[in-house]
Amino acid sequence: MDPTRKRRFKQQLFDQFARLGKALANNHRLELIELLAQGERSVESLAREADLSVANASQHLQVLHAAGLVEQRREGVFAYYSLTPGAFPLWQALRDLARQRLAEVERLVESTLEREGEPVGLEELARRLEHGDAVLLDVRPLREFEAGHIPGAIPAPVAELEALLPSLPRGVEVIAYCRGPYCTFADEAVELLRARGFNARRLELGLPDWRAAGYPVRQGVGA
Amino acid sequence: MDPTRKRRFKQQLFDQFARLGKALANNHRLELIELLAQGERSVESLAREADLSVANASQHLQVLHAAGLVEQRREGVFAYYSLTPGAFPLWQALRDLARQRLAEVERLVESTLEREGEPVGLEELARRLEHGDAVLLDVRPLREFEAGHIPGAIPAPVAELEALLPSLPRGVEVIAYCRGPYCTFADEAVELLRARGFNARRLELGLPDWRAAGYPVRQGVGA
DNA sequence: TCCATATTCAATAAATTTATTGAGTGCTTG
DNA sequence: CAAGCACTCAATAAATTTATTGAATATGGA
Repeated sequence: MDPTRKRRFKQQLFDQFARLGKALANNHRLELIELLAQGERSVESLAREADLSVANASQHLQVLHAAGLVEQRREGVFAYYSLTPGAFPLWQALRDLARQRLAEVERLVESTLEREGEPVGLEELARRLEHGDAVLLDVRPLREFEAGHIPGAIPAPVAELEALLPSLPRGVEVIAYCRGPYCTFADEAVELLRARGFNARRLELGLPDWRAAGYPVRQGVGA
Repeated sequence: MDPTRKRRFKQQLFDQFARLGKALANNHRLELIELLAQGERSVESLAREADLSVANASQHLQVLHAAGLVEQRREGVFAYYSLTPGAFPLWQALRDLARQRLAEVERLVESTLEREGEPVGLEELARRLEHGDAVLLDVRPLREFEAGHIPGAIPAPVAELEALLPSLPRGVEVIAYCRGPYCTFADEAVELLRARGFNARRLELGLPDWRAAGYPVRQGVGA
């Protein structure tokens, strides 16, 4: 094969790969991906949670769209964005390699969050659910619970968790999960639960990880 | 948790993730990763193959190093770089998602390479090797064969393949593999082999993919 | 029809990334 | 110890990315 032609091919090919890489090269876009991994959301809602102006969020979403990482659905005046199939595993790989290779990640987590004890792994949770010897709380905002949750989980947004405590059984361990390994909802929930005398731990990972591992996910309202 | 504190945590956390993302945001760096996936190499050698100046290659390697994707070993006057554990799966995920979501990738491959027939998958290759009903050629440069190859493969750099043809058996299918799904060495080998009357196909993926799938890899010289 | 709202677009300035250039460092060899 | 080599460093200009701003578009309801 003609070397010039071969070089041009590689150049163009890796330009394409870099298109995708460039989409991952910004903290705000990665945060949007993490939010979208929980289910589709409107621009304004994403902007508010990621602390961006609406115009800026819209631009970042367009970059993600051009890279094939998100898709858009329009409903009336709203634009709902969601992750494309396959986008989550890439984000997961990046997130996990960052934890493994960049010591600063671990340092940040340890210095900011006061996590105590070992978290529950996906496999262990699956076993516990089968045995029925644990109560599972989904402590994400209700909208995300409705978009997809672990079967058997109780919707319990952290803000409303307090009101829910009296209805929880005291004999078994309470397990709380949220968006992912760096989401603090579950940590806050565990802190509150322990303060009230519950035996509580957080799930190590989040709902998207549960789904990606091949475990079942249920949609809709109610526990 | 104090919302300001929480936001700062997320900001810093996603800044770290973006550190890694930014390292993937450049075509030349991705090409360096692909080359390093075949085994360690010196700066000068990488620069030559990726068509970069030595200084520029060195800078890109430092960016990859800062992101934890590569590590360095010094030997005399040479600096040998290699991928860190876990770096390849991330590159693999990005590469595969790009193929899946960016139509331009497929278009480029089809318009540039004249691939005919279906390639051999990893599983099929493993089966064929067990049965012994195929000849396997590693058509990468010898240095890469020595750094790691599929057990039973014959070293056969494309440039020297012609001289090797007479010694190949004619009854069985010949399978050629190289660096990865977009590496053209195997395509060139298959083209030559078919022109000479051999029954030949390429492996769909490359050696790093074989290794990452958990199959054994052998180091050193000789078949 | 008019208005409010959600989103996108376009223009701009600031910040960051990139390739190039030439000098600097350190090791090995004659 | 001088020279050659592999690599890194530092400075620079060009290119790209980013956030902000205000205007434009489009939809649904008053």
